[in-house]
Amino acid sequence: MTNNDTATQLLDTAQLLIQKRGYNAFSYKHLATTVGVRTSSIHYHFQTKADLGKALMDRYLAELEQALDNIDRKGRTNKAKLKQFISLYRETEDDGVVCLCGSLATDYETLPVALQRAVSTYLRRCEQWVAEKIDEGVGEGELALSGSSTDAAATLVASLQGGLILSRARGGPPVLDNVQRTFLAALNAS
Amino acid sequence: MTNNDTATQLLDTAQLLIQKRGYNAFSYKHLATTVGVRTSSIHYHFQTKADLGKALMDRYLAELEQALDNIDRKGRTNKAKLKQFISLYRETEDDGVVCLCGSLATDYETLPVALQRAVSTYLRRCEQWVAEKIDEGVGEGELALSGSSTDAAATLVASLQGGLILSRARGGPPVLDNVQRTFLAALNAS
DNA sequence: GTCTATAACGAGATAGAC
DNA sequence: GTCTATCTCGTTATAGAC
Repeated sequence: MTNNDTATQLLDTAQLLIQKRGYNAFSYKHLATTVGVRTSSIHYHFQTKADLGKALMDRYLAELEQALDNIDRKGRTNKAKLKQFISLYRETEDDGVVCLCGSLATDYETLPVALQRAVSTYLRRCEQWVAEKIDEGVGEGELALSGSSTDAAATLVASLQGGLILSRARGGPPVLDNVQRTFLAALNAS
Repeated sequence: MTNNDTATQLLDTAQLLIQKRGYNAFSYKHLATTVGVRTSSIHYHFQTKADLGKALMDRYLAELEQALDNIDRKGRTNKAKLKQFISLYRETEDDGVVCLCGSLATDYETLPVALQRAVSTYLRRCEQWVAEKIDEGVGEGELALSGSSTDAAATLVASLQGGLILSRARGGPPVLDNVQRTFLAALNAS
């Protein structure tokens, strides 16, 4: 199943480098030495750094849709689905990196417009999906919420992205565990 | 009151540049042209980029302590104090930039250790102060919380930093308004 | 305290051989 | 597809004149 061709290796490694060091602190040279090729070979697959970034976000967005589909198919309750969504980020925290999209969002002003749009799309999609689950859960009497679902969804996405970013600097137990407990408590669903 | 000497001008401008573009996408050249000096003049005041970053965070931390003191002295209720704290970040959102510390936290792995330590200190101080206000409010029967105050504090700080970072990319109404409503609702203090 | 000049290096990118 | 070689530019940093 795993694709081991150079293009995929480059995407995998570049994503990790951006999640670790940010878009502007990662370079073709860095990527080349890590993968074991020359920078000119990277340019063959991704003509510019902007192209590489765009390809990364396209793949990342497709993977998000897949993951959400999976959760929607397998999840029983809306609470369980939301927990599964949070655990997506919780795994990223364990890897000691931030979300690709969160990393790019911090460098937003320095990004080519195609990348900016992709980042916006990813974030809006997350918020929309979360709000949907909350609404369904409230409609079915499974969840209770004092406030609007869009408020809660925006806050959850912000705290997940922020939690990942702060986690490395703060140290200690995983920040996203706190985030999950706080979020579920607010839904009377701890 | 305002200090207009070159060093202060450099600090002010560098901080804004980092808040806008991130630590690694801001350069001495960029800073020099913005302030109207040569890069060698910056080196006179701050010998290395790491020195400049450290001076920035030192000042930022001192300003935080001042701001927290101010809130503690002027605030009547703990709810009012927490709102004042949130509004600190809300103003930053209006400026269209992120927190200096949030920006640096994203680039954490690429920072000199002195800067890493300063970032950690800032974040822990914020969490500690927030938890303190929550505890006081709960003790006085002013606030109610289902969950621990440290959980709620870590989540608030994460959602504030995350909210600032996502705000530019997401567009629309201020994210931190949603964060504030969600946070206060969780404290039964909307 | 600010300048000019310059060093030493890394960045993204291209041409052309293999 | 990957390589060597090269280009141009931006980066941090230093030496020394004013």
